[in-house]
Amino acid sequence: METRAHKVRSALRRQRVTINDVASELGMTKSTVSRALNGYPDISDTTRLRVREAARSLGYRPLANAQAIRTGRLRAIGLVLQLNEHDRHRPFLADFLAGISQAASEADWTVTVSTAASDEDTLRLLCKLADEHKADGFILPRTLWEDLRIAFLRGAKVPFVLYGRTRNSDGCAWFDISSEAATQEAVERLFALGHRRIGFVPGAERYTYARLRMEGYRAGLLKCGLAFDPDLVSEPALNRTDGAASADQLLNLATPPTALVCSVDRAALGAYEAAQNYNLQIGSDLSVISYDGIEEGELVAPKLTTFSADVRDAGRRLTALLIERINGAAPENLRQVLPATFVARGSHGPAMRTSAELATIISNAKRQVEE
Amino acid sequence: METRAHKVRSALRRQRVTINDVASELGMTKSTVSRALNGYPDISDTTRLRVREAARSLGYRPLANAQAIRTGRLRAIGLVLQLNEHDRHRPFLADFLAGISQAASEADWTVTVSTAASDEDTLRLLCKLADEHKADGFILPRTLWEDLRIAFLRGAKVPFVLYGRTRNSDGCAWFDISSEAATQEAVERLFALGHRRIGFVPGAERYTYARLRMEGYRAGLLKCGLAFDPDLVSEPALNRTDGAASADQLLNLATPPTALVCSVDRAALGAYEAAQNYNLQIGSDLSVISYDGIEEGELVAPKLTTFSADVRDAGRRLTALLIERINGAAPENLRQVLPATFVARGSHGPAMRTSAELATIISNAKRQVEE
DNA sequence: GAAGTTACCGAAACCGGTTTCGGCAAGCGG
DNA sequence: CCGCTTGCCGAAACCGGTTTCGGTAACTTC
Repeated sequence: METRAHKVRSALRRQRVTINDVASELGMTKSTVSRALNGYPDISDTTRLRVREAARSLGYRPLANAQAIRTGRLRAIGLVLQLNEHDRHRPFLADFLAGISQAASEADWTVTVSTAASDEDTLRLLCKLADEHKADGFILPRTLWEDLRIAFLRGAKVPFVLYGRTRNSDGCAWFDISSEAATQEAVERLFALGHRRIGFVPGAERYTYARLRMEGYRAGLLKCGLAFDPDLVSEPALNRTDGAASADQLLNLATPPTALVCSVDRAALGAYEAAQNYNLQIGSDLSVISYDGIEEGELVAPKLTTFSADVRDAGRRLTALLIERINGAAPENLRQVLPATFVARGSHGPAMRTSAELATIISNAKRQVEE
Repeated sequence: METRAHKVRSALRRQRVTINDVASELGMTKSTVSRALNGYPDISDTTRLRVREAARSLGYRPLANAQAIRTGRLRAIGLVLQLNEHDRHRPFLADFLAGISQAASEADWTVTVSTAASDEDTLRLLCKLADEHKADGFILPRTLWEDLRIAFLRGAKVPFVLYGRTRNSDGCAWFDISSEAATQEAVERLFALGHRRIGFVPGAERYTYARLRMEGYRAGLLKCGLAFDPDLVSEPALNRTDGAASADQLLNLATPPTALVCSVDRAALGAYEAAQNYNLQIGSDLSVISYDGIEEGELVAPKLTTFSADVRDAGRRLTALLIERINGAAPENLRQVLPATFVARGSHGPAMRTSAELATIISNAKRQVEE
């Protein structure tokens, strides 16, 4: 029994050099070593240097878990991903994770992720992770206008940062890309190209970004002196199928739009299908400007004009903000909003048709199909 | 100062109920509580029940970090993802993560992930995570035939499981889907449909799966009594562009194949493009059977026939295996290989053309383009 | 009824760190 | 030359758990 225990212990010793090893190597106590390594002011410079050197040469790495039980800080950021249809596809996840992981790794932090299937599941996991202190704080992607995660974390006094904004921003830090400005710019650009009836395909209202893009659309109209016409706003669409339906809805208006602004690229790709059904050429018969910057936008003809969001960069920034937040910075000072970058490709152009002409083409196409 | 410290402490008290709280509530020592909760045999059933009940009603949850410093076990599984072109796309990542996270969560484990950009980066992160004991073991996705990660973890005596197999399997546990059997079956199915010249688009040789699928291809030929013709094996292709080039290469043979077996769906989608260039109809002029089961395969016409791998299930199984491995099970007993499921869709069918006919069509198409 | 088990639990050490407290020696002012 | 800071470090408590060790009471056993 003794042999066994001894063997195990020496095996562990061999694997891991502890603060005691460093201390005994130097002939000091571990308290001195600890304070030297953590930059306490009551350690002389010479001692500090000796300790650092010894720690380095022995390959000493403090165990984050052991540190955490006294300090309460684990240097781990938490991430609960809700993998619904919205996020499964695209490099979104990969890029987002890469950004977070990279920034975390550079700051010597780690990332613990969990995946959920529903809102309740997300909340349950968040609660569990916070409760068992598996992370010092959380990044909340895809913020909702009314977001229970925020309410929970705020109540539990657990630090967090938002990717996106929300209704009640008390105590919230966030990073976001100004998709409302992008949407507004899309309208203005289309107006400058001669378009006067500009349709809008919104996102799901529960997401904050969907509201903001709608605001941007209206702000754009206002700035161009165009009246807001509720008919020009379709049903929400987040994917190709719904996007096709929404575009179809708008194209079947008595005076259809000559240009579409889509909230997400995936819906815009659906609009391509709808246009094709009526033999409308995207970029000439019908202009489309969208938002996201997904890669499939480059695979269609003509290539999709869009506002691109750098998701990887967002992950990096969010991580940096969260670490600052955990370190005690006030949330009011941790709010960043950056513009999206306009990627002009082939799906938008000067207004070549009037709404009336478009309506004729469309009704002809429909008649042709009926025959 | 005292007030501040006191306040902080009582705040922490309020947040978290410790084993001491449970013990003092019951009037016992924390050692009794600990042993009762951990199922030690020297605690009476009545005491055990009382402790469990008290812990439950007080909402006591042991801190994994605190446990870890004595037990050395964190209940965390590690994952270093190399996000190259291969994995960025597709729901692969999302599904894989979902499976791992779900299985881990159910076993009350957590997942710490890290992302890397290169082989060296992966190794560096793996080394760091293992060194600082941020995880008790690792899941290694995308195993290579010669895999430095395996060598490192084996040397460091850190538990791990492979998603895929490798050359030297000493001490390795793994889960894999038998893509070699799938590839063989693909050949046999095509043979049964009358195809006699069956081309093969391999994957990158450094991946184990690519070798296995090549073996499966040859095994299929052997079983069908077809000779192996090196000309019928194209350059490796993992994406659409390369897939198109590889298919083009095979179609330009003097006696082109009437059917293709592709190692990955993405390459098969490239083959669609190549076929379109010569006005070849997939499924009749040229049959294609592939492997992966990605969703884009359902968006093309005709839909892609493929062998589908349940990546989410793989994640779940790998997690279960890793936990067993960490709990001391021998790696030899932790090896699973399951078949892929055949998804018959529209891209394969009876051989309608001879190779000679195909060659004629192709050369005609080329001449037409030249004019 | 004495001796020997056995069941059960408390006391204390331990894990690898951090942090508080106090003491010694050098430096400084008077 | 004495008292008082000040700089620097050791001793010990602490964090939240686990695990070893030993002792008491009840229960056998003859």
